[in-house]
Amino acid sequence: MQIYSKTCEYALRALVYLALKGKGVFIGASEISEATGIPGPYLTKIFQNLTRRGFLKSRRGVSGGVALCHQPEDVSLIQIVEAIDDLTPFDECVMGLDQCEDHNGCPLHPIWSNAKNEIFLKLKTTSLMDLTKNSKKMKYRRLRRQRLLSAFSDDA
Amino acid sequence: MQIYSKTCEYALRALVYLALKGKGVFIGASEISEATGIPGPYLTKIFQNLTRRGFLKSRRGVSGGVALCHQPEDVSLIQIVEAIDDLTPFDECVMGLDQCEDHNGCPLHPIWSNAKNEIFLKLKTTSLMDLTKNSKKMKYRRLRRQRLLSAFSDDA
DNA sequence: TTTAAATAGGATGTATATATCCTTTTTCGC
DNA sequence: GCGAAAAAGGATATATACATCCTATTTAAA
Repeated sequence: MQIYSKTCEYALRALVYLALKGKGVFIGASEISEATGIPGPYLTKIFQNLTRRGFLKSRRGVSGGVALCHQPEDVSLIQIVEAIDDLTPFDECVMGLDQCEDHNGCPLHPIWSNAKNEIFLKLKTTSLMDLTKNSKKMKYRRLRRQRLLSAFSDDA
Repeated sequence: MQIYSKTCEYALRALVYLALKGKGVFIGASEISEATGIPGPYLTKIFQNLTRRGFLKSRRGVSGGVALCHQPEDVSLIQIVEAIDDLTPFDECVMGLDQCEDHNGCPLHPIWSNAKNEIFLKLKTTSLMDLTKNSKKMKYRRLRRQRLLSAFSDDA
């Protein structure tokens, strides 16, 4: 039971971190990896993707990094989810029915259809800025049994 | 965006087919595979699992097959989903927050929490019998470019 | 008792998502 | 210009879900 992929969750976490810094502020991937608990090499891949898709701009070299292209309030979550995940199977019947319409769907159709619509609307109306609201002092889950590093720790 | 795994969807489709036949009626895996479009070898694995977990009884040999152990109205969907999928990450925050409670969750927490509760309740209160209601003349999605067989067709 | 049909169970193959590594290119500071 | 820092990009590794294959065992019927 999930809304979006783990990769997409990572993207959101990283973008929220950048949103807290503000549009156009360049931050290194290693800092973001440390702060958010996202595996560094994987994060750089996600950044490449987000850069190609116009969410981020990147700068190489010393004091390089990535920065938001837009104001956090101008980026909706649905834009990010659509860019990372494939939402085409979004409308497939959970029972695997070839046809499952509103008027004659499977027993799970109405409730799942409703839930999806609500979530979809929420993703459309929630911006990166909104996501930063409750995220001032976040602690993220870590992979495996790693230590829970506090953001900005320098003990790499 | 999904409720349960593809394996679980297969299990439900197969169990609905058996529910239409009634409790205790043995049906061969090949017939069920034909009728539901579930890959045969994979279906037998799912049946082994469902048998071990007490949903089905199996009979080997000529005119063998699997049969429901219980009346279709006595089996809830949540029982099946819990048996097939791992629902432990069910409560993990979609933003990856270590703590994400009702009183102080991430912005997506309320809506996702709600949706999950509704779906969970529906799965609890819907039985195999209920699932058969709209499933008399089902056509299921097929893998790859197979023919779209109508359910219960005898043109194996 | 033999044979065919069917599930059980183990092993293996494939696809995709997740994660890492290495080399190249760019950029800054000296 | 040189060296270090950092992202880009390609290749590879790992985990899991999905799917198939082969052999053994069981069963019913001829």
